[in-house]
Amino acid sequence: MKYDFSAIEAKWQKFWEDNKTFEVKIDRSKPKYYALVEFPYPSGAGLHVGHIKAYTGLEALSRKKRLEGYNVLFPMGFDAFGLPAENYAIKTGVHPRVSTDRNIAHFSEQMKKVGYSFDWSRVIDTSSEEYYKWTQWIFLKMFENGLAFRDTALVNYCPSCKVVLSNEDSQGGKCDVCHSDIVQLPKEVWYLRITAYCEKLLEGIARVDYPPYVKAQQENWIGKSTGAFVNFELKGSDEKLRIYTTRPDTLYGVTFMVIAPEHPVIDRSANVIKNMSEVEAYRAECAKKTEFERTQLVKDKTGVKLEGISAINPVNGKEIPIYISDYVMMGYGTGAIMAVPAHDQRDWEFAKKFGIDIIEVIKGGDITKEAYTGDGEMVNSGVLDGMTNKKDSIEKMLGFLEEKGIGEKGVQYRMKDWAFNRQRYWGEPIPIIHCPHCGLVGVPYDELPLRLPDVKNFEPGTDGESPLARIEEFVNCKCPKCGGDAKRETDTMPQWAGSSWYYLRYVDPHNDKEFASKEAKEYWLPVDWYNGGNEHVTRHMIYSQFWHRFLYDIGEVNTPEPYMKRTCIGLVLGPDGDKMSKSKGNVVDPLDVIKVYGADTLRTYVLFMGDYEKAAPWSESSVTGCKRFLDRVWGLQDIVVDGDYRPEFVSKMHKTIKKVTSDIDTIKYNTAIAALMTLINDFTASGKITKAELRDFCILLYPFAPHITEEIYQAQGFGGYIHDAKWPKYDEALCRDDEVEVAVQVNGKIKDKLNVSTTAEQDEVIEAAKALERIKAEIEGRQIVKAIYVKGRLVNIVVK
RNA sequence: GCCGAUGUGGUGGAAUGGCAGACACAGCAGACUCAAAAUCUGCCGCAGCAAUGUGUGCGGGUUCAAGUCCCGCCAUCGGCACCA
Repeated sequence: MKYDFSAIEAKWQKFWEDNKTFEVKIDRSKPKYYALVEFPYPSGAGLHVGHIKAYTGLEALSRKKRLEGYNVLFPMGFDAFGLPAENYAIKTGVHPRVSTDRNIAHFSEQMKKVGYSFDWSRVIDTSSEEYYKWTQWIFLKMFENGLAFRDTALVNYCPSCKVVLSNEDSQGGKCDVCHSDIVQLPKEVWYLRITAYCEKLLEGIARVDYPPYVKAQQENWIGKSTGAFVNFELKGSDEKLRIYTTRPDTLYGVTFMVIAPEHPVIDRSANVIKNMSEVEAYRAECAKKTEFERTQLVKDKTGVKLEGISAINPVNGKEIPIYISDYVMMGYGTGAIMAVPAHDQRDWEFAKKFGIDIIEVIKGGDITKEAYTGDGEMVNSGVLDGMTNKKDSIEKMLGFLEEKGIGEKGVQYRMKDWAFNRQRYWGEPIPIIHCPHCGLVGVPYDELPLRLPDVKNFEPGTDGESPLARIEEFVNCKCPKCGGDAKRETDTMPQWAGSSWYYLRYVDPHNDKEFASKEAKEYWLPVDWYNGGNEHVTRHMIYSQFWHRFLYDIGEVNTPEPYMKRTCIGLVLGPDGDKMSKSKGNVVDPLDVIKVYGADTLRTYVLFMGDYEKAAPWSESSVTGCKRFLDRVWGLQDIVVDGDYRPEFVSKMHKTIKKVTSDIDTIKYNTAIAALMTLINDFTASGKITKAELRDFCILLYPFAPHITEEIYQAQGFGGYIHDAKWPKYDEALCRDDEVEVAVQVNGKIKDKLNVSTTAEQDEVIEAAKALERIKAEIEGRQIVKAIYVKGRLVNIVVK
């Protein structure tokens, strides 16, 4: 009989759906397992093979865990708010609700064709009222706790999309959505105070099981540095200039100071600065540059000396000049630095250009050529002279600063607060009312959700306002506190809001009283394993780690961390080895693969194609290889005979069970499948397979290829369904063969092979090795220094 | 510049310090076929007719034994970056 994958796959997909096979409930008799994959943005393009690879990994794990007796929550949903749906609406007039629903239906159908064992009763849509009600609820909780606030700041603004973007969405000075250049505008915007959680986030990262590069990336993003704040007195003004430095040990080498062009001390000292017009001209020039441009001009330092004021170095009383320069940013530290040209390359370049003194305080380099940033003996440094250990010098200086009251230890973070509003339509309305008397007032909880009103025109306003601002019935409202006339906030939340807590909603998705019941949260949380794309490690993940930790702090969740373990998939590249993209025309459509080869082949291939965490190009011929493998699996039914494991297959079976079991747990899907291929090669070579061998072989293959194995399991009458079967157990003792071939080396070079019993003792094996003709010839007339036997592996005879 | 990862056949990739290249793709040869496809069998790192030699980015080291551990480089990829 031919392997009719289309019929088999349709049959079992219908069976699983009709019987709600993968719907789960709280069941305290079983251990729970929460496997989570990143939910997709339901774009018009449909599922991509990258999605398939991402979902199939934990899909295999989930199927296996169920057979091992776990109660597995493996949900799916849609991250449905966002700009593409809105831009599509602007272009075509189709309401985002309509296109989003259509796309969700399309994605769902595609996923069902792959045969995923998602619990479809728990599907969530972040753009649905039942869902965003709780996104708004969490926002209000943050507002109540002072973590959501408004501030005027220079914002990253995309002139093309007409939105304010977070730093995360404007990396490299380009808009993440349309890649236009970002400009900086002052605007009053909403922020979430993620910086209040820097320390807690760092603590959390230390606790969880993420790959080292993920932890490094997150830590880098938070960017903690330790150092000192030091106050410099100003001559010619009552002001003190406060700086942050990581190198307080070099304080004696300070020969000038630099402040950011926007630093407020400039305006406060305007009356004593003699060259204010020159200063203003420089400031105007800087304001024209984007932050991106400012950070690009690495070599050529510019700046203006502030005439009329100067600073006093607090450790030696020397008078030093103050400059403004755009290499100092207002957004980091205090916006002012102490410059140590001898030991900081940027300061050195500035000093060279402006003819400022360069004083060496650490010996070891040639400061006439470049700044010396290495270690060495301290000189010209008062209390520090003679010290050679950087750490000790810093400690000593910190003590000195504190004793004299001129500075103290300090910590800085690179991460900035999260700009949280967008002037667009297709997002969660921010549930805040602007009251002329009461200020900012939260929409009362019992009025949630604050519904996104219907609009006809999705174009953003020319002045950077949301389309919601044009809807008077929405904007005009009464203040919930004083009852007076008030106006609603018309901005919406950014794309990242809904995904910051979606894994929490899955545990109790239909609850209309709370975002999830206490019982469900306590049973299912935390997520045991979260798999997704590398690109989400800094934005989405840090955001959701922040939201989760906040919910933990207010007693809404029972674990401090949302995700216990994280893995990242490697990209699926096009057949040409380039990143798949429409413009290159190298995109592979998973549905095409299913049509020609079947879902089981597609699933097996995406896990077999290489190291799961590394990028690998798509190879049509390798897909064929996986199809051939499943054809051969199907063909096993022609050679099946009654019986238990044959003696010569006992250790092969046990070894394979062991390998597949551990490889699925450690994301080595490729070697698990390879082990099954090896085993089937052995069955074929032996000309038959017993019922017991076939049954267990099918169970081992089931996580990867569930349809074909369900079918064989049923056709062979193994009893019940494979999705209810027990995962086979292996016996360590039976994983060993009775006899093994060991390599025989002389001085580490392989000279011969020898068959020995696994139980043979060292002396016995070494004697047998020496007796081999080839070995005899090698050791003839030489002195045996030593002989080593590594059990079941090799013998090494060392001769002189 | 800083942080992290990776470097193995023609290709994707295997290898608790213990026989490098499992498994698969491609390739070659053969069987079946009028023929082709499919399928099956065998071969398949490099050099060499062979014996053999050589081989995991490069240079050292530790060890009876190194792809694996240590030291120093090089290259590629990813993240951050005038961050004080």
